Amino acid sequence: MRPMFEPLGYAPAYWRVSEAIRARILRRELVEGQPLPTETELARQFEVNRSTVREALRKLESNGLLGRRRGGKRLYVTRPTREAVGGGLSEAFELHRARVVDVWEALQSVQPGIAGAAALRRTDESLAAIEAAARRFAGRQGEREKAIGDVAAFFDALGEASGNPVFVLLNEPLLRLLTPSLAVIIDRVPQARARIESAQKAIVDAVRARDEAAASGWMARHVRDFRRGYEVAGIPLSTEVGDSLDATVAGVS
Amino acid sequence: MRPMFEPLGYAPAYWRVSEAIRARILRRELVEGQPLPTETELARQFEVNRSTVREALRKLESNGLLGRRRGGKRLYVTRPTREAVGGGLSEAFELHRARVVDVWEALQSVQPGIAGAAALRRTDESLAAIEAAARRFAGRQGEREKAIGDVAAFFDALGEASGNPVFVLLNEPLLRLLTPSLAVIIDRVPQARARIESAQKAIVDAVRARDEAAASGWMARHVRDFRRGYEVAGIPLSTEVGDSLDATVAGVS
DNA sequence: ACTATGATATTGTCCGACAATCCGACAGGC
DNA sequence: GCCTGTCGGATTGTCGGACAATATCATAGT
Repeated sequence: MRPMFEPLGYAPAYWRVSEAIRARILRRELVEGQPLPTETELARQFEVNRSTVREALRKLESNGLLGRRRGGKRLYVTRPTREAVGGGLSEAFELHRARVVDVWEALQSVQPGIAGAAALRRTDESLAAIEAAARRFAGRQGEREKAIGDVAAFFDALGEASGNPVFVLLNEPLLRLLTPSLAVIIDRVPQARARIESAQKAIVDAVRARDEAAASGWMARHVRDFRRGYEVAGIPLSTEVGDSLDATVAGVS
Repeated sequence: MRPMFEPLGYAPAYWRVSEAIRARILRRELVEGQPLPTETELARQFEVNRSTVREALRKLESNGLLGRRRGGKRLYVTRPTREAVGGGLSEAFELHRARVVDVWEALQSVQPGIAGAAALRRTDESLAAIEAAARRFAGRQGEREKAIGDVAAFFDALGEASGNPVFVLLNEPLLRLLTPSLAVIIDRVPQARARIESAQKAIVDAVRARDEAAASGWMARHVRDFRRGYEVAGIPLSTEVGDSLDATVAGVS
């Protein structure tokens, strides 16, 4: 029989408390940087026990809506940082068994748009940040880990330059998942560094010239090149991100 | 002065407990659907109090790594659902003051790629789901809310058809933010429904024919059309998503 | 095979307690 | 004036125990 009634929604107190606070934050009644009342005070106001309040706070804390100053004790209203968002999202990708080819495909879709937007709207400062990242990468000798960080910083700087917070937040988790495989590519493909360097150079030039089409086009080529990198490095495209690449690569080396 | 020492990292017990469980889940030692031990048992194993365990569980719960069956009591290992991921992400976009133009730009970047991938890899079932969504939308008379749901379902079905979990997860938050402004467009732009309908038709045809370029191209046009919709409907592109559109639109009507 | 029943286990919530430590004020020495 | 040491109060992190509500599961009944 078709159900006649919805089940009575029962919401535990800790859930309702966390929703109440969340709603106030989203409605901007609690603004970033503002300290939250103490746990005891919240318990008094909501008329629940402090333990219940604490459970609610933990939920908001892990969503990145609440945070604390370094070494601090009290909680402050914050907005989810790139890192918090990126962490959660890349975790989700892993659990959904995304493969490197899936991440690559998403990058191929997103990055040209970011580069194009960056070319359109870059400021002198944001351009300088992009150039700095490219220069740092070009200057590296060895230092695999740092070189990878530079590549990520390059993409990040482009995201910032796009002036689009959506791009900034989407960028982070994709880059995070790219990182491990990038390490393998740099180790195993001798010409990888040179190719990345020249691609970055072309993109930087296009962004500097505010040439949207060129920036977008070069970025598309750059990302396509990554795929070749996977193939040359012997990373199966169907490898799941989050799987340790050591294993799959060990078999090839 | 340049700091000489790293701050001593102190991690509260509830944090370490939640990280321990999270790590086991990511390492797939705890697999989806598996029930978690009871709180008392976890407290015994970690040698902490049950309250501490509960705080840790709330964190994982809000990350979507743990969930419970409808009306159930025990917690099960789950993977973050589209809704959970999308909710958190769109929340983050709002708090970062993303504007409709930002979301639109991201859609313009992502959706053609999704449509292209869907054309390449669609199965008969996933094609059927896309067609069904398009058909439902075309059949609507009035019923604004449901029509909007159909539009979202259309995009969602394309994401599924792409077979790329990254696309699926990225799609959700963008659509969620699109929804309110779409409602305004449908209300205020008479020809909107017809335009959407014909765009969907073209995309469906391209996906059915497995024509990647056509699917991608029509989708690009479709998304570009949304921007025109904003302008005709009198929605300022700089409106922040999450702001109630009633206010901004009221001033225009 | 399905349903009703009841014992048991588990969660949600509360209370009270205490140690650690962060915070701000305040005093003293260079 | 600025840095350092001290101190009391406020706040968090953690603990133990308690109890009602109810989900779960095995059992008995039809």
